[in-house]
Amino acid sequence: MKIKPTSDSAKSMTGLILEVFRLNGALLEAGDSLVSDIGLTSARWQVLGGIAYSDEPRPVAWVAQDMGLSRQAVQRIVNDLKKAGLVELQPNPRHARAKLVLLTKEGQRRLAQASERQAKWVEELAKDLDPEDIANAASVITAASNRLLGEKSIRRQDPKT
Amino acid sequence: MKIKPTSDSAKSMTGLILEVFRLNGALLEAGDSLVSDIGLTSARWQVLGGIAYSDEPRPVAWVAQDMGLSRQAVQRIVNDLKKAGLVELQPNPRHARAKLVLLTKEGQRRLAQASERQAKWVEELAKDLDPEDIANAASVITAASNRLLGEKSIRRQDPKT
DNA sequence: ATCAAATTGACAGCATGTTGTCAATATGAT
DNA sequence: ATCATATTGACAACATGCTGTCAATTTGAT
Repeated sequence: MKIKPTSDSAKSMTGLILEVFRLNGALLEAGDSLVSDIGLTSARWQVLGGIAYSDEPRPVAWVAQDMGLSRQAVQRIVNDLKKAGLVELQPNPRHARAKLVLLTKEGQRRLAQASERQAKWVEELAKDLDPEDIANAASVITAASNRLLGEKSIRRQDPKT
Repeated sequence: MKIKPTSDSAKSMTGLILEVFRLNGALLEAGDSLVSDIGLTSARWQVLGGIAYSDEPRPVAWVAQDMGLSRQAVQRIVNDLKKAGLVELQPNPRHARAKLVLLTKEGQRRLAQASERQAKWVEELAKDLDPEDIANAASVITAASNRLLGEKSIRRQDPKT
């Protein structure tokens, strides 16, 4: 078989990709264990955060849009969160179906707990690493993401089109 | 609320984490579209690669171990691949149940196609990026992963313990 | 005011990964 | 040789995400 020449950039990039997969997995796992005893999972935590993100209560579809997740994915999680009493629905004067989602007291409490813990966790994770290096790494990764996502329309709702 | 001081490292790290999530998603999506018309998905492609990785055919459990995925996840994919005719099972002289998995001709063909395409793809993705920068980014990410994974035993099989 | 198009939640089906349980099979200590 | 333990695949339940379809509701152009 003929040897295919591979550029240095490509070789480095292949390594980077593998490391990104690895870190992604590690982060999800860490996130889960970080909040599991608060009765949360990474996904629920994320959605809870997405809901709390805006001052005004919004419909599920809007939250999803902002979070870059599909409408239905968020919908399901919200349903779960509602069952768990961390979230409640408010009538929407503008739209009969699209009720407004907001955190319950309990939801706020849990999210605050998670956030606090997360802050300490990141602090620990970043300890002794050079902020410059970290920022540079983020730049490279952003560049790669943009290259991948840039070409296609950044659609995230129903692909009904 | 009292403002919590946050170190520069932690701030950078938070940004990096978000970018890693973003790139991870972009990579999966790119991977899927890269091989979809070959009749593969990212997951199947990965497993196919894991099987081809060793010279000797191995049982599913071993492949899973090597890939850092759970035994059952790989098992299910392998079952699918078998149905699709990309993989076949060979009797294992050492173990009656743990049959050996190997690629069929067709499986090899598809994998080769995917690999070739992937090489070009990475080349394009890395184009104009400094290999040094990429390598540095990978280092930072590796450091973070190690910090997260390092503490716990790197177990990946049944947690029956 | 009317009617086509967009938005939205409900429901359902699929892909992927995890975990737990079970039975068959090896392995290893005695 | 025997028996506890580990490995392994099958099966099932669950979490998470995606997509498609449908009906209710809004919106907007006319």
